[in-house]
Amino acid sequence: MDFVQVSEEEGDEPIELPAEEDGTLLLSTLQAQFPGSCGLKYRNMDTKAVRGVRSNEGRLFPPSVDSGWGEYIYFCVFPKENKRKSDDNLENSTAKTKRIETRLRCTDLIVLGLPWKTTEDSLREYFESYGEVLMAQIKKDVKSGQSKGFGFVRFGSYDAQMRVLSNRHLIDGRWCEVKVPNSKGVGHQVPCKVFVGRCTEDINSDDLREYFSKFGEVTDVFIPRPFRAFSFVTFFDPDVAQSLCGEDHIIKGVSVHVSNAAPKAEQSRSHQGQNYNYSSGNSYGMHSYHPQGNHMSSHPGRSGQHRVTFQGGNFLSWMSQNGGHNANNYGGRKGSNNPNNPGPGGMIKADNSTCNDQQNGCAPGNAGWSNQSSSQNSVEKSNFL
DNA sequence: GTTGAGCGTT
Repeated sequence: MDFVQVSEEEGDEPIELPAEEDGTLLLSTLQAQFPGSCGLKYRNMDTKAVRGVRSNEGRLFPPSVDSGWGEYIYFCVFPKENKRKSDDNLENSTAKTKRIETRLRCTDLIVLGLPWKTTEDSLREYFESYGEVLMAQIKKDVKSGQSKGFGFVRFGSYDAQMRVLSNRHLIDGRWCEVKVPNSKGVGHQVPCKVFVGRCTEDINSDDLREYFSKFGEVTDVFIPRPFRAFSFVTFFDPDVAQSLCGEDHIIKGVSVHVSNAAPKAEQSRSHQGQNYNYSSGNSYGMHSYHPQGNHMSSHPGRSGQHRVTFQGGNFLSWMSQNGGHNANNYGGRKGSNNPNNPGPGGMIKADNSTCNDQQNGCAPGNAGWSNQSSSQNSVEKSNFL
């Protein structure tokens, strides 16, 4: 029996699927392993192009009559996300949805508040410091060609997309918002912040910054005052933050515990009645957030001393308002020489300006970019007591 | 030639 090597995406580890006696591969065989898939493609070594596999009446045909499926590793084709919605049976669309969630595909992102002068080239140039830009477009008035002040951008990697959503953007001299289209949320889709428990009083923010910088760029450190035995460290890269969660680390001889900077209420009782869906109605964020985790309550010893409760408000506003204490305290961002890129971190402005002009503006209408300073963060006060 | 919350002629 002939086997066909298939992976979900190019580069993934393949699974061997049995072909039929006539050399074809049944679509049902494929879909048994890759729910929601509708076809196969492969990389043609000669042309370097991706080739589609012929598909007809539930069967997939090998590229060559002589050598059959050959030594290629095939990867799956999935339906376009918004196609054939009504035709999809429930099973299929569920599988598809699940796949989108787990595969974390990039989506177009809307860029709001662009200067009128920004062009598609300068937009692309700005975002290329985050990663490969597959598309950058400015919406313009058809007649005049004048920019409407917003556009769309799409990245080649989810990592880049996450970083873009987690940061603020000074584009051509104006602060812009980047969001998942039609989502109401502010950019914070993925937490870059971790909770550091079991801190002692002599561990200061410099200690934390210095220690955690070896894992990745630290954009913010926050230690609640008065002392409450925990702190928050924010990384530029959410993956770095997530990779540390659940770990114990020794700082100045003290074993501290790193966990998700998630509200306590989410992790213990009372799962109903409160909405922590800060991912703005799309599937992003939950991937790295691990809401089912119980990191807070896993802290051994000294029970109750640093228990965090989160009453009232939602995680979104909490993220917004905690995302940038010491916002003026971040350094340059790795991999970026773009002077327009202010670096990560601050969702809270360091001064008291409220306007959105080109000198000191913040994105218009973005309530998340409050002017609270770290020393008087009302959310901290009201929710971390 | 002006403007500043929004959501894309595919």
